[in-house]
Amino acid sequence: MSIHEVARRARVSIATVSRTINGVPTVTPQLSRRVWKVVKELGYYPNTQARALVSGRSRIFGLIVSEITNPFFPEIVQGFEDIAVQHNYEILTTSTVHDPKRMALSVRRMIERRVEGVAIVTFGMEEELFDDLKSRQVPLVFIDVGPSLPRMSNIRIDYLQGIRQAVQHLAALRHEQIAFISGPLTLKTAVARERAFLQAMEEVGLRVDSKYEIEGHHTMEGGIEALKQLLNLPKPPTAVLCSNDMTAIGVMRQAYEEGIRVPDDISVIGFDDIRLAQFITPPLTTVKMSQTEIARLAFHALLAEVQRKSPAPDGSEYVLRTSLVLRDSTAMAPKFSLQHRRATNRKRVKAAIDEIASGRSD
Amino acid sequence: MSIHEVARRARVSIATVSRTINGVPTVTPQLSRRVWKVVKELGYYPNTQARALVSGRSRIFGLIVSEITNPFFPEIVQGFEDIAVQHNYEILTTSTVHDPKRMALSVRRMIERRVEGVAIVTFGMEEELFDDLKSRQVPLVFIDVGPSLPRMSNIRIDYLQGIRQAVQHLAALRHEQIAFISGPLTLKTAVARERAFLQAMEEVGLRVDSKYEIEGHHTMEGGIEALKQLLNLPKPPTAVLCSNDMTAIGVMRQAYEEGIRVPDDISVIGFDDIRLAQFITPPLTTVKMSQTEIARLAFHALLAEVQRKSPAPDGSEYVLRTSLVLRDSTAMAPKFSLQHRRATNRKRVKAAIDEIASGRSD
DNA sequence: ATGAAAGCGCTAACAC
DNA sequence: GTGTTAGCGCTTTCAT
Repeated sequence: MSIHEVARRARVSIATVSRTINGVPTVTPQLSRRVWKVVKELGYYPNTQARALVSGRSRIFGLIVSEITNPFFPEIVQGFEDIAVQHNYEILTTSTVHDPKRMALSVRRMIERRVEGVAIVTFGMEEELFDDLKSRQVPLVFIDVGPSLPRMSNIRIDYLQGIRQAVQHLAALRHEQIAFISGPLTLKTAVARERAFLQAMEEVGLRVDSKYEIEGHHTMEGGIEALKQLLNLPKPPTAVLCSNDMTAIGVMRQAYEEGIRVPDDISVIGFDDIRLAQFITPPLTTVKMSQTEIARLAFHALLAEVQRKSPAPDGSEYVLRTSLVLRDSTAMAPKFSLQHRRATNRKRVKAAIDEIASGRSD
Repeated sequence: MSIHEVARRARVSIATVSRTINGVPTVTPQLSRRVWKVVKELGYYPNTQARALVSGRSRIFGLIVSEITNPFFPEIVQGFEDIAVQHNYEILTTSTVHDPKRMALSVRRMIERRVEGVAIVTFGMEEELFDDLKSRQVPLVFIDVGPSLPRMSNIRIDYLQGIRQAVQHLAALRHEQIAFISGPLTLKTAVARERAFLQAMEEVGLRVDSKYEIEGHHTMEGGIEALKQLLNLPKPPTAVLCSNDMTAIGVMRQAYEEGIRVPDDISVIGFDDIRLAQFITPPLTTVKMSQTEIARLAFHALLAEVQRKSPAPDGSEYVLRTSLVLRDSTAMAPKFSLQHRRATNRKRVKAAIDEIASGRSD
């Protein structure tokens, strides 16, 4: 069932059907009604492929993420879809699972389907993988790591803003030994977060012991390992700022394992504000980098670029603000050293619990 | 840059280019080499839209999920993409966010893009939403809830298998008061899980107090509420089986709030085995329903249907097995009643902790 | 084995 | 205001 069938049944030309469907105002109301009637009856939907072929516009945007199973991404995918739908765009999502081959394949799939633009939301990448896209003048939008070139947009994240709030919050709670667990320092974004932390610490007049700077992996396992290291220090920190939420979750998990209470014994702050952050126990205080907002900005950057007649020579820049979200994983710095209590806490809590568990009741 | 450009530069006809690219064996090696050379030089990728238009095959499958931000789905989306890529299929993912309008829109988007088949992986739905797809003979695959009609496949989940293992496991641990927190009973799948539980309990000769059957929402909040209710019972259960993992996570969260230890005071078992289940504290014992396997079965069901010349009159059926995954949220039933200890546990643990926190050290 | 040409379903320029 | 027609980039007969 094609436009011809509709035209035949409505006794008009295919051009009139096309005009009607596309809302060209010159169509007589009477004919328009006749056409719409047939369209409804037949359940006719135009073939997007044919449309794209002739118009040269696919109405598809690509979205490349690192891995959809990482809790950071689904919100972005959802946000992107939400807006795309409103604008009648389809979205081609690909997940690279950190594999350059998959990434290259993603790019190829995008080109074959003739996407009008691509949002690249990945942790780290090899820029040359996008050469194909660039040479085809496909608009691209990057988060934080892209070049300033025509047809490219960048969403810059203002890390300092939120991290400064986090550090000031900890300082106000009298924390002085504040550790930072970074992401892999091969990632620009991880470096930027750490730099923001250092600057914020300096601003509040706190010095950072280099022993308190640990390189993590932006994973739960990384957080677990990092806290172990930190607790082995002669003077463990009273607060830990993490480069992302998964790391913070690992820290909290390990704290639990070691019988150290969050936030009483140690305060923990994350970064990203993934949805999971509200669900863990205790709910995580974290720096919010709105995933929905990232999706919105990325989509509009692409849309703006597609609609622009001549590209800006240096591309476009957008800025995303970050801000602290207070929940329950932070508290006043403990009066006595964590180290002191750590040795005894676990044993004692266990003993107390065992006593209770033995069944003796009031 | 089109096939014509390639043809011109290789000094052959567009037909030869087409044949070369599609591996039609009649092409002379010499010409083939010439064509490939130009293709590489130009970075030519065929236009999929044009291909689809003429061949009538879009090489796109649709995937409709309830909401990508629900931790259950990302693994399915990833699994589906992984296989699709291997078969040179593109995938159009849509997330209905539980909105029938969005669902209807999803269907429309699928049809407009001329997908060759659609996998519908949603909790509950209104079947008539798919009438458009059905009338167009688009192959459909459902999880557990679809009709037996031509061009439709169903992946039946063998709930009993895994749930029986779970119940037997609890019985072996001497649990007798076992509660079940179901999903919303408007969902067929939720009802099926509860039914499996009831049957398994009967098999091991345990009776189910109707007070122990709580209807949840397949959400963390549902689990929290359900455990509260359960704990208000004169004789709270010693074990809780949940209809999905998010519910189990809510239960564990509430247990923590109330100072009740998992698994020492209460055993908890989930269902689904979402990735998160390994990450919480303690790691959750749960019934695995492999999301990757669901994706794989769904994709192959669609592929088989597309390749089949004449559809089977009653569609196809596939079965997914489920099985218990032992982790740390289950243990022997406590000797003394939970109720007994519950009244004092929290108070006492708190007191013990406070004593320690006051800084008194060995 | 290769090329010429028809046509997939649609939009847009051009006639009337 | 409406119809006719020329492609969009490709695959696939049908000749040769």
